[in-house]
Amino acid sequence: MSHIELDSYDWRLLRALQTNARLSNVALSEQVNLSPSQCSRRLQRLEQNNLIEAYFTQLNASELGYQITAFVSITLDKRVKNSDKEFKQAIEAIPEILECYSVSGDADYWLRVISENLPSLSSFLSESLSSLTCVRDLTSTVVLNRVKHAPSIPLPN
Amino acid sequence: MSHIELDSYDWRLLRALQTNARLSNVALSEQVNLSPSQCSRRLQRLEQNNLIEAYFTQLNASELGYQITAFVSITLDKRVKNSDKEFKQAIEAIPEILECYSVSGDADYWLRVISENLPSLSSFLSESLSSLTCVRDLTSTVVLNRVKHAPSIPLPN
DNA sequence: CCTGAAACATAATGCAC
DNA sequence: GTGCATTATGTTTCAGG
Repeated sequence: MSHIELDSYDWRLLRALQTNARLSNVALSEQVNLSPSQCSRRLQRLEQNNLIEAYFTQLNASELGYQITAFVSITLDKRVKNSDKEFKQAIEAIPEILECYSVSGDADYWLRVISENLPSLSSFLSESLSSLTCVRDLTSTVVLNRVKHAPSIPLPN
Repeated sequence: MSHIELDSYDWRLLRALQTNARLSNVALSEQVNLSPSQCSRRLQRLEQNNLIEAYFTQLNASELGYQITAFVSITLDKRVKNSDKEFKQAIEAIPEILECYSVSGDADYWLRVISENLPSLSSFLSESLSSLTCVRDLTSTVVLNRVKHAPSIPLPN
């Protein structure tokens, strides 16, 4: 993971791409004040140096039928053999679980899940999560409203 | 927000774009089995119908100096006038706060924040968050490891 | 609704500086 | 490193099924 020197042009490129991953080199060149060919070359360099993890499309979940987002904190039953391994395998296989983190504190894992509505969330929690033998305890927190969503990490100028 | 009929080609387009927002129409046409021109037209239709919220680039946070991700749950002091408004304004202005949700349960808000390291997280929590007069209580949970991150919502075939 | 071809736009790269 | 010119790719419109 070779660290490379980034200059002001690189920051501007990254900043522009954070908010719109589909910008063309021509569009980038206008925002960044470089020629399109330089944008192309610098972007290649940034990708090769692993500064860019992915280009994602964020879909409109509620238009697609998922009205509910919830966070779920999970405590595993440490008496169950290989509970971590079993849990991780289960997590990977469940598409409604969008994110999963192992965390410090009372719980072992935090999940972000989506569901169609509250009844479906309720049955998802009991049928897909509580039912796992490795899960000892589970607390869900329903999202009422998204106040901020900045997929952009702060960058220098 | 007019609901439109989506067919199998649309699902495939959305599925492909979820994991790579920069796919060209030619590349999409290969994954979807349509001509490039149809991919272009359908994608325009999907965008116009608000099924796509954003194309964003996920940067490598740790390469860029942010080693720590934490979740912070916040309870506001309801005795403070306009505490919600004051809080939301503060949130918007702090770049280390990447996401903020109002939630059900004990806390009022949940945040996802990034920080350079644990000392900087510590001072961020006390100086930028606890210091807000509207904040009554705050609990932070540090992410130890990202187990799953699927920015992809499940789609039909 | 679709494909395919033509006209147009953009991307990638060699080269001169 | 950069811009410019060139060639390779990609996009979009339109005629036709």
